[in-house]
Amino acid sequence: MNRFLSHATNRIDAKGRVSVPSSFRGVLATLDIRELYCFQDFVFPAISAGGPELLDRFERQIAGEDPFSPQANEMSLLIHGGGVFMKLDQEGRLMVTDFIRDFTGITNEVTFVGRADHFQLWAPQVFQETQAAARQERRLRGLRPG
Amino acid sequence: MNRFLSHATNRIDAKGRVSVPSSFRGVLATLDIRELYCFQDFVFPAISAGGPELLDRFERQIAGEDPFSPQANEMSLLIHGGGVFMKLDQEGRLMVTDFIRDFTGITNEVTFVGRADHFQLWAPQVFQETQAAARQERRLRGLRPG
DNA sequence: CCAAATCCCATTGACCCCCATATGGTCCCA
DNA sequence: TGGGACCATATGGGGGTCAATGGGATTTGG
Repeated sequence: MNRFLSHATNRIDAKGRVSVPSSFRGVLATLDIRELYCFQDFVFPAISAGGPELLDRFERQIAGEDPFSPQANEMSLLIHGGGVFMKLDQEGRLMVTDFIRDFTGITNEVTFVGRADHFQLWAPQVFQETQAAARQERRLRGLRPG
Repeated sequence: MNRFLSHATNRIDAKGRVSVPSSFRGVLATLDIRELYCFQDFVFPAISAGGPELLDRFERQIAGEDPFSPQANEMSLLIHGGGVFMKLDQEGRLMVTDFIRDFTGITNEVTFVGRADHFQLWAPQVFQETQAAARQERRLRGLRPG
């Protein structure tokens, strides 16, 4: 599989590590991603993670603007100041640092959520509620599959 | 037959597996669908399942919008985070995971419901009631098939 | 020199391949 | 028309494999 799909919840162990779901690790291997670029999501209280080219994309977007514009400045504040590179250990586990905990509210468990070209780390409860709200709104707008 | 029709209820075994009705498997074979894209339905407490092109259709819909818009983000949360690929075992059975149980309320039995280009997994009781309610509403509005 | 991060190995349990059995329907023939 | 052979589907379960998890031992960095 070549994109991140579905969601799964894993436990954080006594050392503060959590296993990244095997299917996600498979995608990382397929895309030859060895290091994760993680940043505080722009919309949700979640950490988004993907390959380094994700950061490249953001930077190209900035480069297309006036480097002294408020937009470019703001964007850099988010993607540089709110981003970090992380690596998995050999069992495919990730350290859940305060960088992650503070922004997401994660404590004991992490819900991994696939987003096609990247995935996210959520506090389980928050994900449930946010997804339910999105579904509700979609229903009100009368949209359907197809 | 080239579309999913009718409904049937099958038992979940001790290992949490359930047989997909043979007629549905026949449709899958006809359409050359080897992997199921399953997602949490937008309207009903049911899991919808179809071929991978179902996801493609959703993604094309997203691609038509601003990728950073709240709508696109929300849609991705549902179809990527709320969707998963699943495969049948060689006997044509499906694992009933918590992903399915939590969203549908399914426990011992699954009602499979044909929806033309896809099919759905329901808790039997919920399906009965929802279908009865739909029939009732239709009657009140004085509408008839045809 | 201490605390934290990483390596390495063990355990547990879930999932999947494979084969066996049950159940119900259809067809054929006497 | 009734009985029985035959077949497809649904269901049950053994056992191997792999992912998630736990924790001791070693290294790294401040």
